[in-house]
Amino acid sequence: MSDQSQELGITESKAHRPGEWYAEVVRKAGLADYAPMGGFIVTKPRGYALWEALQGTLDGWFKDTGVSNVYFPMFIPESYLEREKDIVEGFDPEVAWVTQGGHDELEERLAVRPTSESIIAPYMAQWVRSHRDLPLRLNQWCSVVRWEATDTKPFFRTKEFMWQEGHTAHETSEDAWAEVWTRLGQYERAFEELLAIPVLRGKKPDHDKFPGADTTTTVEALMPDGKSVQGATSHHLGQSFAEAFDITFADEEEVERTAYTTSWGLSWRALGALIMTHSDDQGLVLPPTVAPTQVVVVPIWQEDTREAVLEYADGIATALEDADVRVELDDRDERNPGFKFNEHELNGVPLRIEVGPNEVDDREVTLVHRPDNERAVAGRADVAETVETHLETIYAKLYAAAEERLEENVRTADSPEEIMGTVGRYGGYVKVPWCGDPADEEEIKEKVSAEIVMQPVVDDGGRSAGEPERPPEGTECVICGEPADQYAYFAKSY
RNA sequence: GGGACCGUGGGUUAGCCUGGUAUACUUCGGGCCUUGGGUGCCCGCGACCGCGGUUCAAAUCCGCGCGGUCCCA
Repeated sequence: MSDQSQELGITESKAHRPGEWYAEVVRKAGLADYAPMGGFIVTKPRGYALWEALQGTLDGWFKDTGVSNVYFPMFIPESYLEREKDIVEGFDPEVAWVTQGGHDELEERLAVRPTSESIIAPYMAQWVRSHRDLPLRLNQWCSVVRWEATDTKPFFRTKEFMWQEGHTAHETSEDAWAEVWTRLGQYERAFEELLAIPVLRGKKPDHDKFPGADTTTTVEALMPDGKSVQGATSHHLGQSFAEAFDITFADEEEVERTAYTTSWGLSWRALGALIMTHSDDQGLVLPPTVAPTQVVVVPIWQEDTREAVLEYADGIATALEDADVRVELDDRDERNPGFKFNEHELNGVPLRIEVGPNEVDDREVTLVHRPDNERAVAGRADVAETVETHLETIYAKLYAAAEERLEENVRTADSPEEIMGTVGRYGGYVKVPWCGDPADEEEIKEKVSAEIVMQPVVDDGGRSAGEPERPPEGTECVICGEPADQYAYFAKSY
């Protein structure tokens, strides 16, 4: 019995071997396979369904806030890529090139897009003539390729990954700021309301900005192994791209002015964070919001009760379907209930309904929560409302656990040694007053792999860069002792 | 970027040291059985990561690739 569970289920420990555990969950829960080329994965139906859930929601929010979808080619001519120098420098080591078409060498090689600013911006320049054309908000759902020679981790680190990239142009820097914060807010909401993952929002330190950006803002999520994941980013690009690609417009006084642009993106790395955050040694755990199957109904029958139980179970499944619950009736004949329980737990179905002769007799259902195996019995009559309530409870449990872990893992330190010691011992974030000198970060980075992943912003919700969270007057930088006017969050990072 | 480990049917694995017909479980397909936490039985399909070398003979030894995992930066 235990031998079988080792073969079919998860055999690795999340706590002790998180890397192997993660790979096993992804494969055994049927989310993805490795592709024949290193660094690529094949996303299977249930993995892709997660992406579609996230995509569908975000896409709706984007459209509600003035964004239109477009599609640009996956290839970018080298001459285009070269027009913004920071992009060239930033991505040069990771660009994949097409040099041949059919049997013929190309006259100009084509980059497989690592990001699309350099092909979208020139068109934005054509499409923007006057202030009446602004703001211009475009988005595309696509994949990009970054040829990093790093270890593959499905959804977390792959050479090709799915994402959306939004690109906008505005009359003023203030308008661009409003855009940046709107999108960051939507990402934050996606993590918190869809993926049940609380995040920290803030800015990236200067050296870690997107190439060519004025400011990169980020939402960061804490993984159970103590490392931080950059969940999504939203960049204020200032005028660098507008200047490089000539995005100008005539203002109300017919004066030619240069636009301000933004870009913002969220990749399927968010799915990696989702899988890693909630899942356990039994397998995948998903919040009901994104679970492809929210409820599984498992009938349990004996020879003489078979017909009655199956009919009862079918009625429940139909009632739930009618209430728009994503429900599956697992009436497979050749598997016993225990097998099914284990399988659906492995696959991360949030709620299980067990119905046998007892439930039929009493006109009841037995409900079991995936995250903690909590059981409840409820009446059959209002099963749809009952299920809704339980799904909400399950979401709340997942969010609460993740929130508690985040709150417990933001610590402070009074010296460089303490930063390193705390990150080393506990992982998580260490929040310290900082003077802003990058050399200070280097000192920490050289000794432990922790870096500044985020600097908190007191969000004014509006049209400015926002005010950084400030330490009290007279506070000293924890690393070098100079006056500190900002905070830095150190963490190990994915 | 540096180091360590690993690669055998779809999954897990024995065999490798000491070269000679490749082991078992599981999944899957078919049949029987029939269900409150991975039931049991019968039959079947299915594999040595790639290339080169050594050898009468390579899953096994050697080299180089490719791929994966972990640790450190």
